[in-house]
Amino acid sequence: MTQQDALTPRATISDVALLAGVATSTVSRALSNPGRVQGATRKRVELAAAELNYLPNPLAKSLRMGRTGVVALLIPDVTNPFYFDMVRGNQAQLRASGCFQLLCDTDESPEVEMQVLQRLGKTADGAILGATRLSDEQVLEVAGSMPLVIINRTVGQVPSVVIDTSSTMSQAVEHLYSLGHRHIAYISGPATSSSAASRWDAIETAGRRLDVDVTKIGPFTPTEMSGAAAADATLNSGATACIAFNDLVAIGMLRRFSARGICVPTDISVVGCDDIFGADFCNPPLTTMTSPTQQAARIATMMLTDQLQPEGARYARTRATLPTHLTIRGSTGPAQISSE
Amino acid sequence: MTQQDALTPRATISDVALLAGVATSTVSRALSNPGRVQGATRKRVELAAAELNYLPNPLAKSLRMGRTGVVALLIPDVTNPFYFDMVRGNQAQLRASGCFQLLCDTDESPEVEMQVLQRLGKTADGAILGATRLSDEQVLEVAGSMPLVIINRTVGQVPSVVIDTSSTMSQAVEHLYSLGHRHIAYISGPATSSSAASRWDAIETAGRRLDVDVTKIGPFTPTEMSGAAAADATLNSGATACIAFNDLVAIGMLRRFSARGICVPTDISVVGCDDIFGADFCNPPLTTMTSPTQQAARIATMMLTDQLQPEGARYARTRATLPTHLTIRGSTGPAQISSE
DNA sequence: TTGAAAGCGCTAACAG
DNA sequence: CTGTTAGCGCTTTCAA
Repeated sequence: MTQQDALTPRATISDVALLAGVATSTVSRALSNPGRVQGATRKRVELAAAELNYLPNPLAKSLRMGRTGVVALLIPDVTNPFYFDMVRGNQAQLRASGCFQLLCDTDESPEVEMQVLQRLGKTADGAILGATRLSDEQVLEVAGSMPLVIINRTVGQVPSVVIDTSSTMSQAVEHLYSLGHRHIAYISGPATSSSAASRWDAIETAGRRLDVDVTKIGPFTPTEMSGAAAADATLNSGATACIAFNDLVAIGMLRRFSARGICVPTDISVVGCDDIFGADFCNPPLTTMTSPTQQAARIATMMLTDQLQPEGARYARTRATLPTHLTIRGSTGPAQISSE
Repeated sequence: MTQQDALTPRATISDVALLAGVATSTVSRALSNPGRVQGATRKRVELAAAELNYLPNPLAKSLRMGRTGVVALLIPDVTNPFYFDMVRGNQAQLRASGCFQLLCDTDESPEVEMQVLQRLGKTADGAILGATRLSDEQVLEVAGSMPLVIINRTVGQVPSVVIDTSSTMSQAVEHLYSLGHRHIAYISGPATSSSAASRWDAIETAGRRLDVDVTKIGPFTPTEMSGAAAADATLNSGATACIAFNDLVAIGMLRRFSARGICVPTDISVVGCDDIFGADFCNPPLTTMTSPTQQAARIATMMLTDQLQPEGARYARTRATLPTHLTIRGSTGPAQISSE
């Protein structure tokens, strides 16, 4: 006993067979297809298995069967609240179909993501890319070698579910407009993010339509820390309201404004994106865009498990679009109302 | 083409062998032990492998080798900010030793946790229990069949790293005492949590020493939602300050106090536990206990990878204790100072 | 330096 | 209903 108790070597199927006095194939059947073996023999096998504390080796099983029952979910940053509901949605849906969730953090890096995907190989039956940082080419390459569903991006024929933010972005502009704002700044996110681009499009279009001045500032990394720089830049731009790429920077901005003695929403209005954990209890509570990420993940998961079905039973849905909505709170408006 | 492009079947090692005109064993050597094969042959193998886009099947490899290079991290709830730094710390340390992180959410359930652990089987070389909900017996049972390190709990000889909160809990009581409080409530967490018990012990002891009245309220589930009930109960108890089992309930309490028109910290002081994401920008910012979870996870990870080493090279550290500290913010104090 | 062959633990024909 | 056998893809003796 070196440091911990010596690990008892795992019993294999042939240990069980030996103890039960049957062939390994019988053990296999008795355990996974109880109907196809006699009651008495099955009993003996079950007893032997229990006695030896037998648990099948999933590696061997998967190697043989060509299926693992595992689905991978790749997330750029599992600690980013935006992805929480994706994790949850995927998990719930997976549990429902008896699959195992393999959660992978890709550290916001395309390299790591690709690496993970390659290493995954046959370890998982398929993967869901929660917010891929890969190039279209890379996505296609991967999609050629394993079942894939991507969220918030469309590339080629790869099954995907996207959350459409553009109409809500227009709503946000209208909301700000109705409050009297005529100059709005958009705090942009990473250039690699495809959703960042479409958000800006929607804002610009809405701005033109309403004759509101819109300026794009950034790009900034989507973190709370970037908020300070973003806040200062916004002030410089002369805008009286801003829409941030995500809640993290929006919250960072709130803090910076407060530190500089600027009052939100009296002096400036702030709109975030994502409605993350914390958006409702920061000060003031953040007006933000709420995405149905949980539902998106559920649908994506269904699409994937569907691909894993035998050809016939397929659902054949390979594309879905979900709308967002605006959640109005204290960070926009004429002045914060302190009721409730 | 049914719905997506047909997946190209993965090339195996024998495909490569065939194309390169060598035996499979040579391919294996050329790829994983380049030194032990002639330059020319290696070249040919590498070319063939590249041509076929060959990637080794990790399942087969692991089955043969008996090692997977994968370490599992089990977390009761990956969306609970308290665990963020564990995930990060484990990930960083794992990457450093070339291992793959298998992140598992156990949904706060002992059943799921056990199930995951069994299913894991030989899929992972070992596991780290971030905050197990298992009974001592169950932990021991698992520890007998796979390398394990547990965080924030000690059971038998199982390697573990615990974060010691008790001295900081005393500090919290002293802090509150020095602000003039003479009646403090402790909002307790789930009965199953072993750390909850030791926190209460420390508080009670400190209370006796300083002649401060301490009452235990609860237990409450450690969520934001429980905050309302906890806040009301605290008010009823007549305490002028409270220490919450964790930040989530503390934040919930803050909201409830605000809703009831009670001013923090003027009317009542609130201390949280964990210093989660959000604790600094809630309103008012929360005084809380900060845990070195990232460091704990790193150490736990080292302990585990250490167990996986050949007998000789071991570090032989099987137990560690880390201290917490108090982070004082606006939710305690005579009155909130609005500088900075 | 390389090839042939065995085997990791399991399941799926195919006989019996 | 059950045993025998082959083989999933890989590494590793053991010979050559």
